[in-house]
Order: sequence, then structure tokens, then C-alpha cells
Amino acid sequence: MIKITFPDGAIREYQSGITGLDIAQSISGRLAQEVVAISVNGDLIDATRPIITDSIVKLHTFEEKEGKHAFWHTSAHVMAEALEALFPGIKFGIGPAIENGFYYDVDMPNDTVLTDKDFQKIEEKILEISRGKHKVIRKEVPKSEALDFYTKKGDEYKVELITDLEDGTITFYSQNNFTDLCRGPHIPDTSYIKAVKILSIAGAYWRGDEKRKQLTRIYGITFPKKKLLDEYLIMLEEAKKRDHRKIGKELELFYFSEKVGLGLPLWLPRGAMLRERLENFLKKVQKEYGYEPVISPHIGQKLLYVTSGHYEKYGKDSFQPIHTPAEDEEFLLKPMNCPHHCEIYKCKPRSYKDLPVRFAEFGTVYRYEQSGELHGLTRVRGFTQDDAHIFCTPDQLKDEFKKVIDIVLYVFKTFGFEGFTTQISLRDPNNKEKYIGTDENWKKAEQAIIEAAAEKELKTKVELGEAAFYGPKLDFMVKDALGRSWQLGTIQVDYNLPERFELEYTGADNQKHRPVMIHRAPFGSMERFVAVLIEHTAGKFPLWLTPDQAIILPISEKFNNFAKKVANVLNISDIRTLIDDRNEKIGRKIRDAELKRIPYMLIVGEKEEAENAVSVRRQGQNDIGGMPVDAFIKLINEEVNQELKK
RNA sequence: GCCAAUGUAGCUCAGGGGUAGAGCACUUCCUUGGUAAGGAAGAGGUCAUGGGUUCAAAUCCCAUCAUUGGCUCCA
Repeated sequence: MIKITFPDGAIREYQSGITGLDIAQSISGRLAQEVVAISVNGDLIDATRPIITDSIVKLHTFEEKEGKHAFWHTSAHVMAEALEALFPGIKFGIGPAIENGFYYDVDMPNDTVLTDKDFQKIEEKILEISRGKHKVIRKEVPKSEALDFYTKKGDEYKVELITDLEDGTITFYSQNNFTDLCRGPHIPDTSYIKAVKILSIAGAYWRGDEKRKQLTRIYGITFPKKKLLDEYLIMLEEAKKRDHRKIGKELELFYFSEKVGLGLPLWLPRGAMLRERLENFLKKVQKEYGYEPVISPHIGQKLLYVTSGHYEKYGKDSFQPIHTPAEDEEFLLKPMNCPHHCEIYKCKPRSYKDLPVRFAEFGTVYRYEQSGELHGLTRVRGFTQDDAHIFCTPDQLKDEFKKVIDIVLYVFKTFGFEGFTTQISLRDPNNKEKYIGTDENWKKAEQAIIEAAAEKELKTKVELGEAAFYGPKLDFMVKDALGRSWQLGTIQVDYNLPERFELEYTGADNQKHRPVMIHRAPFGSMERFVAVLIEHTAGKFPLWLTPDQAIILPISEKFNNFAKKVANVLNISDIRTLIDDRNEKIGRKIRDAELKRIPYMLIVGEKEEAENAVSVRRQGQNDIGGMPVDAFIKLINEEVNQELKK
């Protein structure tokens, strides 16, 4: 007999060799139907594998991440079998489970091109295989046998994968007529898969290497219940409705013109006003934190970026230098604000008594992004960073870093990004050539970030090799209303630019010292932040920020004059107010205002005119009653104050 | 940059070798209506661009450009 400990601490005894499924069965028949994988002493394994020693066991259903992973991994295998049946001669790369579903990279036979017209027959074939209730069988194989299997099959991708594996660790999983190299774990049999959707196809380089062959990547998702698939598809529809490109067009916030150039957004009046409000919001916060505004031009001498190291690192992948006509001097479009700010620091001698100095600028920068990478406002070629650079003494670094964290947290709170995560990006210790700067400085910088984050009690994930080339960083990722993750704010420590620009301050000892620099952008860029905010709010911006706060809807044209009077009063009181004086019925005006996501609709007719009042309707709600104009102004002001409260 | 799909009116889209279509938006007229679409008429398009095939191309073929979904990249 062996002892099995459950997550709640309960211990039960079972025969040695019992499986996860048997354990589930001993608890309830229903559970046994739902368990798709188990963890034994922290290792995720098949629910059908025997357990032979005392163990801590956790049962996973599709509800859990681990269960989904096994479920989708098996689904990838089933899809592979379906593809092999439909397209004989197809070769397989890798086919993992991902956050939402799975994919398989395949090499289509004879250059067949797969299109979305093939999706349905693939789905049908997958369901046909699933219904067969084929057991998923695990088999450990020696490396020689594994190589032999795929060499005979003619699948060079799998052969390459196996060549890199160590003998003795190789396992195959089979279901029905299909065998795949796989670490597992997998669900017990194929019948768990009840609903499937092939989502999209895309090209993907073999092993992520653009020099190697491009395979076809097929994305799909499966569920143990049809209902779950339907819900997922509804969620996808919802995400599409929130797409910032769509809402940006509907609300006339920004526009892309082919003539202006790809990736170069044009901010329309309502978008520009919104952005201006965002900038003012941050300027106010920054002023409180002791930042000073600076302004730098959009181009700079090539030498500036040679000094900073950006030219060496990115020169080839940037917009190419601009030459002056007479002298043939070279200028670069500004890809970063920091070199300019370093020169501002150098404009006069600095004393330790002056530090820290904090230069802030909404600086527009230009970066050459590959054409295929451009995407709405989230990936553009010209964008404005809410940039600032803090120059401080090494002793001040941690405190300054913590103050920046405070600003970022305040920003996130104000905009309702509750579920953010943070990532500390450090240098890859095995690949130091990728970075500039001394080991000692890197060590100090990394240490400061780790400590500051810990002292601010941030839950961080540490990633090696993700640092910027000049220093480590702390990034903030927010999840929007649909749970998608976006990187926004960033804080980076930099010992290298002060070195390269030979920045100095005079210490209390009357000696020259080198300051440390912090780069930081709480929004990241105005473009990306607005995009994420649109998707997060579905275009229903907070009242203080939204382009139009109120719209007056006269019942008929007879009340247009009164409407103008009210609008005038409100606009004078800094409430951004429109009038809908079209020759339309009130129902129509309400509908259009709702679709424009204007927070307050003020209906005025005979009764309101007599009482100098408005009848108030909140967007997304119904009539919330009438009130005097003064009372409405108070209501708005209170709501705005509430939104901006610290 | 690479792979694939797409490109028809301001927007969303249907159509398809032989008069260019719908809904919304727009203009004018009627209507003056109390909480999510009042009615009528009108205007609006070199069917992305350039070539080719054809008696005839928006439709078929090729190239280019752009958009979308991925891949690679991301200071």
C-alpha cells in the first residue's frame, strides 16, 4: 500500500500502481470523468500512469491551467492525425498547447497551400477521430529507435528534434493510427474532445529561425463541452468589437493615411484632445514628484547616437541618416530621447546638491519597424513616449526607483488596470556580448531593481536575457477587460549612458563622480496607452478623459435655443458639451449618443425649459431623473474629482 | 522582411466575363415627436494601382501597393 496526500492535506491509502484516474474514481465517478491529468510531487503526468510510491497528488480537470494544457496538447496530436489523413505526406514540426488552444507547425506535401476553406474538413476529421475514443498510449523509446521511426517516415523535422534529445528521455505518445514524439502529459483518451475550432493559419519559421524553411502554423482550440466553445467564440467576437482600430474609427480618434505613410498615425481632433488630457494628467503628477519639463528636437547629429551606442546597435535597422545639402552632414531621426537629455544634463556643472534631476518630455521618436509588424496604434513607426530621465547618485538610485514605481501604480489605479503583472528583465549571463557596460555596473543596477520591487511588494517574474542592451528593466504588463496582456510602463536603470556621455557631478568630497540614470515611461507611449485604454474600456472612457462629456438632446427644434443656452453654461463651467439639434425624434438622438459613448445625455423639452433644468440619462443606464443645471454641474465635478482621487 | 488571406460608395458588406448593388452615414423635403433607429426623394464608385488574356475584365492571370492574421524583430 502507498500513501497519497491530497492538496487539502487529506491522506488516503491505495494499492501501489494505482493511477490518477483510479484515485479520482474512488472519490467520485463524476470527478473521474473530468480528470485529464495529474501532478505527482509537483510533476505533471498522465492520469493513466501508475503511482508506485508515497506521493502528493493533485488531480487536474479542464478547469485548471494544467488540465487545459494536457487537453490542448492531445488536441494538437489529434489534429496532426487528422491532417495526416487529409494530406498524406505532410511533415510535422512542433505542436504545443498555448494559452488559448494549440497549434501545429507543418510542412505541407508538394507545396499544397492550406486555406481557411480547409478548416471545416479538418474540424470534422478531428471530431471523427475523437469520437473513436482512442486511448492515448505512452511509450518510452531508445533514441536509436526514435530516430529510426522518423527516418523511415521521412520526417526530417522530428529527426532533428530527436537528435538534440538525450537518450533515455524520449517518449512517444500514440492514439489510433498516429504516433508523435512528445514529453506529455496527455488526456486518457480522445473522446474528451467534444468541440473543435480551427482558428487561423500563419507562416512560422522552423525553430523560429528566419533563415530556415517557413512552415505552416495551424491554430486551433478544443473544449470538453460544446457550450464552452460557443462561449469562447462569443468572447472572441467581443474582443473584435473592442478592437481599438475599430473604435478609434467609430469615435474619430485617429486615422492612418497611405499618403502620409504606414505606421504614422494622424490624431484627429477628438483623439488629440483626449491625448492632451492624458498628457496634462501626467504632467501634473510629475510636477508633484519634482520633474522638470524639457523639449528636444526631432533629429540629432549622427554623432549623438554614435556616442550613445544606439547607432552601432540599431543603425542598420533604423531610418537612414538625413544629409544636409551643402555640408553633407548626417542627422538621424530621433529614435530615443535619452541622448538629448544627457546633453541637457551636461549644459552646466552639477553638484551632488542638485541631484536628483528629473527631465521629462513627451518626446516623439521614430523607429523603423518592419512593415509586417505594424498594427494599429500599438505598433507604429512614429510615436510619443511619456519619457523622463532621472540623474541621481548611486545612493539615491533605489529611492528614486521606488518613487517611479509609485507613479506607475497611481497611473494604473486611476485607469482601472487592476490585474497588472510586473517583469524584471535581467541580462543573459551566458551571452554578455549582447550588452554594453561593465559587469560591476550591471550587477549594481540589477540589484537595485530587485530590491526596489521587493520593497514595493510587487509580485515579479524574473526573465533572463530580456534586458535592454544598456541596462536591466522593470516592465509593467496590464490585462485588459478580456484578460489579454499588454506591456505598458517601463522603468530602466542605466549606468552606461552616463559613462558614454561622460556625465559628472561634484560630490561632497569635491571629487567628480558619475551619476546613474533611470529611464522611465509610465504609459510607455501615448499611442499604445490610448490603444490599450480603448480596448480596456471599450471606448467608454472615464468622465474626466472622454472627448465629449455631455450632449444636450432637445425634444424638438422648438427647444434648440434653450439647449444652446444650457450648452453655453456647461461649456463655460468646463464641461465638454455638444448639442444634437438635428430634426430627429428623441429616441433617435438617444440611440446615436449611446453609440458615441457620450457619458451624459441631457434631454430638454417644455418642462425643463420652464424649470431651467435638464433631464439626465447616463450612458448605458436609463433615465436618472431631472435636476437643475447647477446641480448637474456639481454632479459632473464630483464624479471627475472621485475619478482622479489618489 | 517572410507566409497566407483580403482590397467594391464615407462606414459595414453582397455580387461577379456583357446597364455597379444593399444597409447605415450624407443632402433636400415632409414631420415637431418625451428616453436606443419617423417618412419620402436625391446625391455618391476608374470595383486598390499597373500590366496581360478576351470581341468584351470590377470579375480570369501576373506584378505592385495597402490592410488583416501569424513568424522574425522591438532602443
